[in-house]
Amino acid sequence: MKEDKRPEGKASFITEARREQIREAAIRTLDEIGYVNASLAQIAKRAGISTALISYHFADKYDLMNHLLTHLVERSAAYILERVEREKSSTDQLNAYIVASLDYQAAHPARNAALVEIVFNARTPDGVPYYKLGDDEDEDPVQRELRRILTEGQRAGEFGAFRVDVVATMIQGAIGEYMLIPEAGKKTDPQTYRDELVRMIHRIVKG
Amino acid sequence: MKEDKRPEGKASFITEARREQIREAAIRTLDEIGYVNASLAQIAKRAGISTALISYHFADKYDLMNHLLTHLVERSAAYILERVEREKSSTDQLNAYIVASLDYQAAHPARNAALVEIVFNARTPDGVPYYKLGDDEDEDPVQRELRRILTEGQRAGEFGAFRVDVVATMIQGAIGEYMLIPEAGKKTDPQTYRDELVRMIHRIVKG
DNA sequence: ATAAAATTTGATTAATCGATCAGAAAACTG
DNA sequence: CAGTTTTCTGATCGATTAATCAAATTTTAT
Repeated sequence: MKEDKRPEGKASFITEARREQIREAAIRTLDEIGYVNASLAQIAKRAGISTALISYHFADKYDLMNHLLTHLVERSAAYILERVEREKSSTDQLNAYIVASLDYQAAHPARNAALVEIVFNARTPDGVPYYKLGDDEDEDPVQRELRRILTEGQRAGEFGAFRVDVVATMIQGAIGEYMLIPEAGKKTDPQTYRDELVRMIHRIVKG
Repeated sequence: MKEDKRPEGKASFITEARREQIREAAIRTLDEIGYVNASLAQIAKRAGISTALISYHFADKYDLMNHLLTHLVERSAAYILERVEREKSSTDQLNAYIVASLDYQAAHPARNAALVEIVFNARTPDGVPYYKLGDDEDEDPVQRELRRILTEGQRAGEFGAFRVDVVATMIQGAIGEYMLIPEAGKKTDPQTYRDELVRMIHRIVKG
């Protein structure tokens, strides 16, 4: 399962800094010209380095994109989970989950665009697209946390009766859908959408 | 605004048949290997024709993808709108909208995959990705119909108070999210998801 | 300071891309 | 039937792709 060029031992200081630089350049590239046009040359140009240097630090393009995807997912997950952990009741945790998810993507639009580009464009070596990849294997921790909140809320009597997986999918969809709408076409400002979405979700989980 | 090679006059019988064949091959190609790998050569191979023939019938790759996207959206919209029109009350129309949307994509998974591939990969000549394109211009008629149902339901007193655009986005997200989940990873069968989603949406729009 | 190791580049590779063109083949017209 | 137009192919174009390699440079270790 080697995906880095140096699986054994920790990366040197220089290597880690360079990798970070390449990641940032890749994010900017994906955001600006999309996955289809995001060649190594374009990424290298934005990083101000040669294309061969990318090949030196990453096995191949798939390795780079895979690495970046993992990195982006982890950062997003860490932010959301940290905000959820602060709350005690299931109701407050659910609110925190929704608000934190919307906040993170609003605060980092380029990261978000890069994430979308990778998920909907990249494929495993077997040709399976990431977005069709079941979360069964490594199990998306964020999605899992949402289901945990809902289940726990029902057990504690805070929430009413509903199918947890269905409602979890709905919430995830409502969050993801807003994130895809471009700034320009947004009929509702983020603040209003956030508040109203929370209100509507509560109509579902309560009662 | 010429995007076809023969803007004036109707296409001949042969040309129309060939175009349909190329569309079908493109759908299969996008579904099987994704937009990134969907070269004209790959599409031509699946259609059993030469790559030059595609160039003969479509101005360029962008023209082909744009044409296919429009075609797919129109077919899907026609199906959904027809099902909605059969119903009288806003409640029944909303149900029909949700069920028809889920049904269509379940019945045509390849078309759906192709649609997703184009929307999330293709960009206008200006470099703007389709998924970031506001629906303000040509205004997605399906999305518009959903908002109309909700607004009308409120006016008629069938539905309670909520922000139409927010709830419309939620519903669209809940539908789209399920459509992206691969068959394998589905914890809930389509029938159950359909019924439960309708139930949950009613908790929102009623009271 | 010097040798060794790690990092970086420019040049080059073969493969594939979308697109074009001349001409063959097929369909249509009178 | 002959002549014209439409349809189609095979060959080929220049551009771009990801990746490799030897050599140059920088960093690290001694």
